[in-house]
Amino acid sequence: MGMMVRTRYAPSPTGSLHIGNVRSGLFAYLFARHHHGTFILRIDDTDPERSSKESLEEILASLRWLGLDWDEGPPDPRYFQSNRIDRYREVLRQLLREGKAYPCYCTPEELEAKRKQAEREKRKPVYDGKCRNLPFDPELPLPERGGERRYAIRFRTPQQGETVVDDLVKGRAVFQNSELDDLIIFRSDGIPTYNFASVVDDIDFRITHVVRGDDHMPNTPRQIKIFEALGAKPPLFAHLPLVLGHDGKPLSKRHGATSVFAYRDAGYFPEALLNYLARLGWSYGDQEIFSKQELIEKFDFSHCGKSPGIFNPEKLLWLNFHYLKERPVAKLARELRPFIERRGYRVPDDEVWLEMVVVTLRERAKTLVEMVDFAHFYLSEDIELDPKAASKFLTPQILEPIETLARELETLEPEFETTPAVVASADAGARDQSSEWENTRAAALLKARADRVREVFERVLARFNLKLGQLAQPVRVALTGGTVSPGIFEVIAVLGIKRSVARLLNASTWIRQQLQETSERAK
RNA sequence: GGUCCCAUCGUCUAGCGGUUAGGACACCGGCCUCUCACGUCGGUAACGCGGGUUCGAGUCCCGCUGGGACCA
Repeated sequence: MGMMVRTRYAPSPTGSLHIGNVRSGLFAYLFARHHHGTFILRIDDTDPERSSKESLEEILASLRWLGLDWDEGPPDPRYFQSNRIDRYREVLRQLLREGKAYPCYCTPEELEAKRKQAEREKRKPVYDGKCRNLPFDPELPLPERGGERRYAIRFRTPQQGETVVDDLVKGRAVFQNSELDDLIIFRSDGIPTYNFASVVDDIDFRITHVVRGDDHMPNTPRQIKIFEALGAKPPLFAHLPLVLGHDGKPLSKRHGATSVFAYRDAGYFPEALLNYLARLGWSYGDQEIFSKQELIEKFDFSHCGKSPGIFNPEKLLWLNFHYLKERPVAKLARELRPFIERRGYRVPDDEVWLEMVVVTLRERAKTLVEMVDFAHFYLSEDIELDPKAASKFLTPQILEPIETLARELETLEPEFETTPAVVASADAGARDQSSEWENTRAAALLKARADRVREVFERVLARFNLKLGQLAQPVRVALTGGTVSPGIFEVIAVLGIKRSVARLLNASTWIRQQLQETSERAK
């Protein structure tokens, strides 16, 4: 039996949940799950000015959407740092009494000036320890929020010896304690600093592994000293390299969509985002595709890369496409509905019909948003003929074949309008394997109808001695307005006879108008 | 400036002393084909530089260069 693993993720509710940031949470989650440990969500909301309820809600919703379920955390109030201020003050008092912390009366302005001067003189811009050896009353009032105490509390970092961090990702780093200056652990406005609150929490919640971005690395030895000062054994650390944007700078709003919600709203699947984030900075041989379960089984820190990774939207898109293609059709159709609605289309109530739409589009769209865009000619009657496509393909020569096709298609109408036998039989046959059945019922109906359309096409083709391509493209333009679409038989099968015929006749009218105009111009 | 971290195709990476340096995304080309896709087959493309150690270095050591983080 190994030790009980307890990891935590501690986002600040000061904005959206950022994908670079959530990756640390993901790794903490995977590590905990891998070891059958506990994953804790803690809200780092010590700064009331910057924290917001909306942001908290978005973060929680993002984590739920991603499926990063936590074992301990909100809504339990104990996991909000803002509710633990008394506890921090208590620990702070203890440190003051033991002489391990002291008040510092330097103002931020003074410190800033000193820092600048040190820089000018090419000295280390560290705290000079001015207040370190001043006498003080350990029972002095602590700085308070809204209060006017003009001092902060610093931690007295031991100056002798060295501190070793054996990082699970980065390996061993040795710090000379003489290089460490005294951290502020409690600000003059009564707010405990990250370095302090986080250590107290990690002790109280018995965190065994601290998993976080490597931007926290330089403060780690100082934090270890605080653990030691509090008589606690420091946890193990795993510092993950940062996620950068295409320009090699840390990912930020400047790089476009960076929040989890932005990807959700752009029609990405949580599986894809999770898979992508995991593979960015972690690997398992040549494998690219991982389910959440697989990630949990295979994750470890020894296969985490040490260097920062650049976020690559194309690869995420590819992964999303992968998950889109393998998604059960009925599920896709359900998930597509809100996106249809958001685009302002009437949401179709015929489930099977929407599934047929999805069947024809799912190898042509990489996200749900793209799918809706592509589905315009299915969802709307407002088809605009692309001028270039129309003048190229809707020619006088094709007028008669198109009108003939329209008439011939009408003969199919009776069977297109009835509830197809093929659905009924698929229905009866495989009801139990619902996902299997859901995957095939729309596809079966689509294929049956497309086959009937093909027969009609072949008759028309033979009559006019045309090749399929010569008729398919004009028909495509007539039905969709453009030159790009799913197979033309499928398009008709999905549109149905009435809508298809109407659009064919529209096209023929358009051709006749063109003819008329040219002859008028000739006069 | 100081401290710490990092360095294999454009990008994500495999590699843990002996490999034609592998895979994936992207890109380019062939095939498939009613268009577009999908699929499939193939192609371009990398060990930052310099020293060591070693019979042998992408792999170990040192330096340099270049990135990054923190101090801010």
